[in-house]
Order: sequence, then structure tokens, then C-alpha cells
Amino acid sequence: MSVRKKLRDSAQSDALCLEEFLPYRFSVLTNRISRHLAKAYEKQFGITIPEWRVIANLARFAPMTASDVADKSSMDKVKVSRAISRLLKAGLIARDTDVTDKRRGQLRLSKAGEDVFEEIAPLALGWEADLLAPLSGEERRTLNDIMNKIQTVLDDAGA
Amino acid sequence: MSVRKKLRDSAQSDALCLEEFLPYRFSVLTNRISRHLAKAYEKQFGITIPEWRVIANLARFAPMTASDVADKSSMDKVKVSRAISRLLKAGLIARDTDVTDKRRGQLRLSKAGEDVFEEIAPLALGWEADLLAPLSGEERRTLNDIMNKIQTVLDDAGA
DNA sequence: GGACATTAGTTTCAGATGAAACTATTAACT
DNA sequence: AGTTAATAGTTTCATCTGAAACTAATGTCC
Repeated sequence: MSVRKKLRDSAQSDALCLEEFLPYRFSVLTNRISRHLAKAYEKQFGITIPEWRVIANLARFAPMTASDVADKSSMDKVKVSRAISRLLKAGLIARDTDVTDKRRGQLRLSKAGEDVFEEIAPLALGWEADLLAPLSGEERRTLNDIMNKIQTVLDDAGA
Repeated sequence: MSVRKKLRDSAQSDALCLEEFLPYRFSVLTNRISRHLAKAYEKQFGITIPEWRVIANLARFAPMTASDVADKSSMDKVKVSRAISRLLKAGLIARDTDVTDKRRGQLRLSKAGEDVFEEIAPLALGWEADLLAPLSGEERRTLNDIMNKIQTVLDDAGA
């Protein structure tokens, strides 16, 4: 048996099987969830996920700047800037230039934006509840721990 | 107090907090992992994640058609088609038209493709091991159960 | 055999994406 | 004050994306 063949066999038995490969599984699962939610946000409220993230952050932390939103939402500033510009055009948020620093814009939800948030929030929590429905309390706690631990690995890896 | 205000207060206390919202957490975590791996695949082997998925599937299941790859890899046929065309151009895979059905192309890794797979596979398993390192055996089993359960929810929801 | 539907795979088109360049403003240093 | 560096946010550009249209081959029904 050739060295090459041996190597391949060992790689195969050490089993890099895509279906069991964690990054792949995370990716497939997350994309399914995101696509599902994106469709619902778009269909029922005409907004995208980045826009929804801006709204959800403003609902909790307004007034805040675009940079604040970018930090809080794990989105880059380009995506945030575009989401903000669409939301301004749609009248769901308002922006006041910061008096003490004219580079900054202080953002907040408009009345219409608050209405949208109040409509979406319970739906979103319902979808989350559906996803978690088959999990025991113990499993939910473990999932939380696991995600925190993996986040820490990524933080430490500078990723 | 207005009905509207009451509603808003209740929404806030029922706490849709983005940082704790499961779809958001999955999305952030997965994107970090994917970006990290994509950078490594690109830098070290000059391939993208879709291309890597095609390679990993062919390594295990060749010969298979583009449709087979699409099914196995949870990628749409457009993405698969593009990955295949790049891999053909790079000489990492080969395609023979199926004699019994000339629409189909039977795909397999070339020698160079096998070499790439054998180089990447142990690295990929190493990265996975790094992610899982802080988890106990119990937690790993639970994570597996959890992902299966959530997948089932999505299957049942037709998502 | 010929009309119609289906399937495999590619191409097109209309956005979405993000790195890098850019503008406007503020901060820091001399 | 004046020059330089840093920051907030936008725009550009080259690439990625996926739905829909398309081509080519096969299957189905009469």
C-alpha cells in the first residue's frame, strides 16, 4: 500500500466528515434561522435584519450614535450606516446632530419606529421560544454556557 | 398611563434584549467562526468555504454530481456551480460527463485536490478541537443533542 | 414519433457586502 | 494659532449572492 493511500485512509478514519464538523453545522443551522427570520421581518414589516438590529438597540439604549450601534450589534460601520439611512428614509428613526461634536448623530426611534419595535419584539421572542421549545431547562443553561465558552475561545484567538 | 405606554413597558420588561436573543447570538458566533476559517482557507490554500465544502464532500463521496454536492452541503446549486467551475479551473477536481445522462457531470478530486484535502483536513479538525477545548464531554454531547433538536424544529417548520 | 413536463447545470440581473478611500470635524501637540 | 493625528460617518468599488431565466438533455404521455 502506498504512503499516499495510507495517509488518505488515516485522514478518512480520523473522519473529517462535513456533516459532523462543528463550524459547518453552526453555519447551516444559523443560516436557516437567519433566512427564516429575514423573510418574516421583510414580509411583515418591510425591514432587513440589520435594520431590525438597529431598532432593537435604539429601543433599549437610545440615544446612541452609529458607532455605538455598530459596537453593540456586532455589525461593521458600513452596514450600520446603510441601515440607518434606510430607517431614516422610512421614518422609523430620527437623528439629531450632536451639539458638542458635529461629526456625531444622536439616534432614537420615532413614534413609528417604537410601534414597529413593539410589534416585532413579542413575535421575535415567540420565534425564539419555538426554537428552544424542545430543550430542557438544563439544556438551555448548558447551551448558554457553551456559547459563552466558545465566544471566549474566539476572543482569545483574536477572531 | 396610555395603553401604548403600558404596552411598551411590558415589552421592555419581557426583555427583548438583542445580546440574549438566540438567533442573534448564533449569528454573531457563526459569522466570527466562518470569517476566521475563510481567512485561513483563503490564505493557506487559496480556496473559499464553498470550494472547501465541495472538496470535503468529494473526498468522502466521489463520484457525485453537482446536485448531489448541493444536497449534501446545504448549498444552493448556483453556489455549487460556481465553486465547481473555480475548482475545475484550478485543477483540484475533474468532471466526466455521465454516459447514461449527458446532463450530468460526475465529479471527483484530482491528485492535486486530494493533496489539498489531506492538508486541510487535519487543520480543520484542529480548529474544531480548539473551539471545543473548553467544553466537557457532557457539554459536547449536550451540544450535539441541542443542535439536532433545533434542526428538527426547523425541519418541522418547513424552514 | 411528437408534444409537454422535468431535471442538470449555467448565466443573468439586481441587490448585498465589506475593505479601502474619502469628507468633515475634533483632538493633540508644539 | 497651526500642523498633524484621530474619529464619525459616507461613498466607492470589486466581489459575492441567490432568485429567476435560460440551455440542453431526459422522461412521460398520448
